[in-house]
Amino acid sequence: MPELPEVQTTASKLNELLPGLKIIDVWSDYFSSLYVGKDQIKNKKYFSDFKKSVIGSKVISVSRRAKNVLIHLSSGKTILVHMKMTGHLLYGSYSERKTIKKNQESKIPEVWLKEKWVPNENKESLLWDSYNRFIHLVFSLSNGKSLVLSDVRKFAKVAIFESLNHEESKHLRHLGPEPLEENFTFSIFKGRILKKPKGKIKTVLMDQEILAGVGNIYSDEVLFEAGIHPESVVSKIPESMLQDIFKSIKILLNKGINFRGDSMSDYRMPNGEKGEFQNHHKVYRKTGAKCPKKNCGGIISRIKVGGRSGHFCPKHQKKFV
DNA sequence: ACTAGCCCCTGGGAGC
DNA sequence: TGCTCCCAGGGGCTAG
Repeated sequence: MPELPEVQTTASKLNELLPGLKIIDVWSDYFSSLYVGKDQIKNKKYFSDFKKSVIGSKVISVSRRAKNVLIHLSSGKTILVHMKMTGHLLYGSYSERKTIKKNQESKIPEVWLKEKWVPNENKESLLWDSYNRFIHLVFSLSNGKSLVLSDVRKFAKVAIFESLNHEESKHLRHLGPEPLEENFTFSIFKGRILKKPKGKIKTVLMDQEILAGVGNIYSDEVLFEAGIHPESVVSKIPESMLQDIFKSIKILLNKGINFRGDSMSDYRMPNGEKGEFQNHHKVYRKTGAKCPKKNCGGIISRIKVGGRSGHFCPKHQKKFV
């Protein structure tokens, strides 16, 4: 699931590929994930407003805020993409095949990949076969290539709004500070999480209003590294341990970026390749495995924390309640 | 103001 | 092989 490192990897790559290109057409088969300003698109009629507001604009740059990719356009508008659980942005040579397969009821045009980017060995690249039926949004670009949104579960959200006040837009204004910014100091971190003194640390770390960009995978890995039980109550955690959490957040988010994201689930880079952070998990989805901490000997457990599954070592991760 | 739980959605895996 | 059931979980929302 795309968290800060995955979204950063995507945004950085797109910022190398897209600037200067003009959007010449837009196609979608799933309008309810699209927004113009704060309004959700309900049908095809409103989709034409969505198209009109981007067609003809050039991409100026691509950046990231929290788990959102922001595509800044020459028209003064910004396209925001939140990939949620299974979404990811791909860039390449796509074309639309208007014909409908036999026995296929859907009128949706199939969008398929002309180039095979990823060899389809051992079935791993289900989504990257010769045709990708999970593409729900296509921006056709002036160089003949496309930027597309692939999303199995259709949770992703795409919004278009005026860049001028994008920090104030309803999609971004509630977000907490960026943990990788240099001015994000320990005292700021402490101030942020103590806004939820009674909260469980894992839940608070994942709260985007408290801190932007941390999700389930990185919160598990951070708390493992810091040696804190995910259900520890924020106000009961000693200052020195908060320091450890603070340091681990920076280390693990940077590690995720260095491995170009986590492709355990559906996330892919814009060229369709996988990131590698999933090969370096210590606890996430490691239930039943031996704790990788030296001489610990604990067995990784899974519990529900705030409705999410949390993975941790019950032996060395201390619980403060 | 808080939290627990539902909802959106569909592929994958387990069990029978 | 194929059916049913459960699970994955970000974030918006509502009910308590």
